[in-house]
Formats: sequence, C-alpha cells, structure tokens
Amino acid sequence: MRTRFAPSPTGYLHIGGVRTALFNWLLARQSGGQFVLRIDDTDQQRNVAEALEPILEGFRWLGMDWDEGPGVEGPYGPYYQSQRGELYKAAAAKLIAEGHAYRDYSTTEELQQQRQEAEKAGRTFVYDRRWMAEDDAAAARFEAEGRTHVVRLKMPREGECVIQDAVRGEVRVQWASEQDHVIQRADGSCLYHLASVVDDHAMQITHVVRAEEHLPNTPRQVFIAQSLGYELPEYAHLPYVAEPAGTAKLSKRKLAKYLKNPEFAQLMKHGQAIAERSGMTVDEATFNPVIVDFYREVGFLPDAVLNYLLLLGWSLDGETEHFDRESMIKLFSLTRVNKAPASFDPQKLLAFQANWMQSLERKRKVAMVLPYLQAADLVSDPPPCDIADRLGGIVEAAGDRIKVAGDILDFDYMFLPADQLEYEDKAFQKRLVKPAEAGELLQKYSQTLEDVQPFEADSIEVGLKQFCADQDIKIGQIIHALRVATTGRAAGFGMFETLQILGREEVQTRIDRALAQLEA
RNA sequence: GGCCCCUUCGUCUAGCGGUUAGGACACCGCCCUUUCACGGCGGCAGCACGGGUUCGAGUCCCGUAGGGGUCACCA
Repeated sequence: MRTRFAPSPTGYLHIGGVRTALFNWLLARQSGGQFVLRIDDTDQQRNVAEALEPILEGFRWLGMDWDEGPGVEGPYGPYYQSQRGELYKAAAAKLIAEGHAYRDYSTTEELQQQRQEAEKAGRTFVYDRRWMAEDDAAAARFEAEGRTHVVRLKMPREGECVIQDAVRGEVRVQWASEQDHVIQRADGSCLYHLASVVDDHAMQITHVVRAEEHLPNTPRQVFIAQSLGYELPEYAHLPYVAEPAGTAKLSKRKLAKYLKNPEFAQLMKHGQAIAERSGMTVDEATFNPVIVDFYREVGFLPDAVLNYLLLLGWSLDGETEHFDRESMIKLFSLTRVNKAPASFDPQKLLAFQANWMQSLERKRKVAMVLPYLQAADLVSDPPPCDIADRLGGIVEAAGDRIKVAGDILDFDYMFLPADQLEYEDKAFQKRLVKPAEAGELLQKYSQTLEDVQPFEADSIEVGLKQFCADQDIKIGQIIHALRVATTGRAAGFGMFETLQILGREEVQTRIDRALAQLEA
C-alpha cells in the first residue's frame, strides 16, 4: 500500500491537513507500505523552500515520518511537481494524440460570455467546442488569426462516472455535467488535476485518501487516468474538519469568527498567555489553534494531538478513546471512517492533552518544561546542575495542573527571588490583611520552622499541625495566609510540598517579606 | 443556481430490524480536601421531519427540510 499527502507550500500546516496526513500515514504504516510526501507547487513561483519548511517541521514534530519526499528522496522522484513538468506535458500530448484532449483556441472572454448567456437562459453551460482543433490544419487556421491555445479534456457527454469510494461507497455523476477542463496552459505549463493523476500513477500510489472537497474533482481525474490507460487507485474521501461549534469547513482565514467561540478563544488565550510570559517570539500569522505550530509552541504532546485528531472522524468501537501510535497503526481502518464532517472541539483536544500529560513520566515532563522557564529567564541556560531534582519535585507536586508544558509558568513564583514575588491583591487582602491575627501567627510559625527536621513535606505537616494545636487554632486559620505569604497566590499545589521545595530559609525570607508588606 | 455529499445528546461518537439508545468531552450536583486541580459517585441531554416496507425501524426504501462541499488557464 502506497499513500501520499500532497501539500502545497503555503507556509503553514493546517490542523485538518494533519488529520488527512495522519490517516494516510497510518495506512502506510499498518500495511508496511510507503507514505509519500509530494509537493504540489505547480503554481508557486518563489520561496518554495521557505514556505515548505514549517510544514515539514510540523510533520517532524508529530513524528509522522515520510518514506519518500523532500529530504529523503526515493525511487520515484523528484517529489516537487514544479520539477516534473515534462512528464505532464508528455501526458497531455498523449491525450491529444489519442483524441481524449484537444487544443482549444477560444479566449477567456469568449468563454465567459457564453457562460453568462447560458446562465441567463437558465441552462447549464456546455462548451460548443467552437475553437477546438483536432488536427494541425485546424490549429494552423486558428493560429493564423493570432490565437493561442490551451489544452482541454474532451470529456464524455453521455453516460455516467461511477466512483468507488472507500468511505462513501458508490458515487455516480453524469459525465454531461462535467466541463472540458483545461489541463495545460497557453504557456505550456500543466494544471493540478493532470499533474496529480500523472504523479499518482508514476509514484505507484495505490490509495488516494484526501479531503472530501476533492470529490467533485474526481470524475475528471478518473477520465484522465482511464484515458491514459492507468489502473485507478482506491479512492477515499474523508469528511473535512469543521469549525468549532459549526458545520462549515475549518479555515485559517476565518480566525476572527472562531475567536467568538468561547472555547476556541480560551484555547487561544491560554496559548497567548504562555507566549507572553515566556517571552517567546511567535509568528502572529501562524500562532493560532488552526495551525499545528501553535500546539508545538505552547507545549502540547504530539501524541495527544494525534490521538484527538484520530478520533475526529474515526472510531474503533465508540468506547476506546486512548490510542498510542502503535495501537492506532494497528487498529485504524478506512471502513470505520465517518461520512459526516466533525467539528473541531478545543475543549476535547485539551482533555486529551491533559490525559496524555498525566501519564508522562517525570523525566520527560521536566525536559519539556525546562525551555519555557529558560525562555522566561527563570532558569539559566545551561541550567544549574541541581535543576533536575528541583524541577522534578515541582513537576511532581504540580501534577495535572500542568496540562501543556507552558503551564509551568503558572508556577513562576517557585523560581522568583523573594523580593520579586508579587502578591495577588485580593488574596493578600483576604488572607493577610483582613484576619487580624494572621501576621502574628505567621511570625510565630516562622520561628518553629527551625525545629522541623528534616525539612520535608511530611515533617512540615506534622510541625504545622502541632503548631495549630499549640495555638488552639484550626489549620484553615493559618494555611491560607501561609500560602499567600510564600507564593503570592490564593491557589496552588500542596502547601507542604511547596514549602519543602522552597526550602526553610526561603520560606522564612518570604514570610518576613510578606510581614513587612503587611506593615506598610 | 447546477452537480455532489452529509444528518444519533451542545460537541466527538457507538449502534449495522427487537437496546431502559451505550461511551467520551463539556455542563450541573454531591463526596474527597489546606486552596486550586485530580479522582470517585450521580445527574441533565439525542435518533431533523413526513411517508412507506415490516409483527416490529435510529437501523431498509422514497420524499421534504436543513447543513455543507464544489463549480478557474488555483491547488
């Protein structure tokens, strides 16, 4: 089984495209076949390399490796359509020679006029082939008038095209409803549909798995393939990924609209907050949840993104939700792909991410999180030698509060020097200012810290409880004040773990500073 | 507008003639708890509509409605 994904170099990798690529990749991997990346740049003139790089980078990040294509090449290269022009021209010439295509000398204006007339009269436009040249004599005659030609398919005008589609079953289209599509421009360059069919054949693609917007294009491709004597590939037209809370196709262009959706906006804000706090420079044009770069930059796990995308339009049994690479390769099948579009749900994606993050081993989490701290200047680069232990403790204590790696910045207060700690206003008022005894309690408690041996969560807890018993107070009367004093926040992970990680001295420093602040 | 595709909780989906229509996310309660999360338990909520076929239809057929895709010398 040989499958392909054929991106055009646009400078970004769309999340819907990833889903299509994923299905292709899975098919190739499970069958032991090849996954081919072919670059559709027949229309692009400049900076292909530059516009392609983010796409390849996306694939690398997701771990979807390609067997043939840019960088790896392979036996059916080149893999850039811009370099395969001669193949297409030869195919066009063959189609003409065998009467499946013709040179057409009409002008765009003439055709447009005919189209309009037809529309006015309420009938569907059928080109009368007035300027069709089927032999050189006719061609010479038209050329004498100073006309130039394109090459058009001589499409059948009766009968029907029956497409066997792996997800849709049989799709029937009347040939008569098809136009004589152009396959070669006046300048000799060839168009996508010809190129695509020629390449799929030349590259021995066995399964054409693509988004459903290509379904209406399929009859003309079938015609080309059959006229050229090719064996047809298996077709599978996937439903597209729809916009959040909507049914229209997800598009990069409609970002402003999606931002009106609260869940989408929340994901976007989440990402922006991370970008801002880390001081990372992000590309505004691509930093949004429609494009994969976003997920890499804020610290999603590729496995989580893939797992979510897999279930967007495919299911195993309606129960199983968790798929790692191995199991998705093993269990994926086109027969269980849905027909209806599935809308992109930011919350569910985040839920998958949270899930995958929970089961990630500590070491890997530490590694993921470190670059964000360094970008934010909270940890030096290279990091101090005790960083693994310290970060390990924090990551462990934070647990599932770190949903994406960038969330580590929620705990920036663990890294800040005491004098840079900022107190949340509301929390400071509620927990330190308002309860009259808070300051005094903290002061007394701080003194007992000397006796906590060792300075670890368990013994700290014992110490604090003893303190409460001695003072005849409930733990709630001091612990909130203690949290605000040492972290500046109303909420965070376990208090005792927090204190342990900060260390005795730092805790005392922070308490002193909070008390000073309270005086002022 | 022509052609084509699609239609089960708000969302992702299971279901392939007989089910109390199942699961997940989200949401709402309760429990756990030093906060915030996590977790546990429970709840809300769906077969677009109308005709057939059948003893019996979410499931099969035909319409209707709605949604969407596509109609380039773009890919």
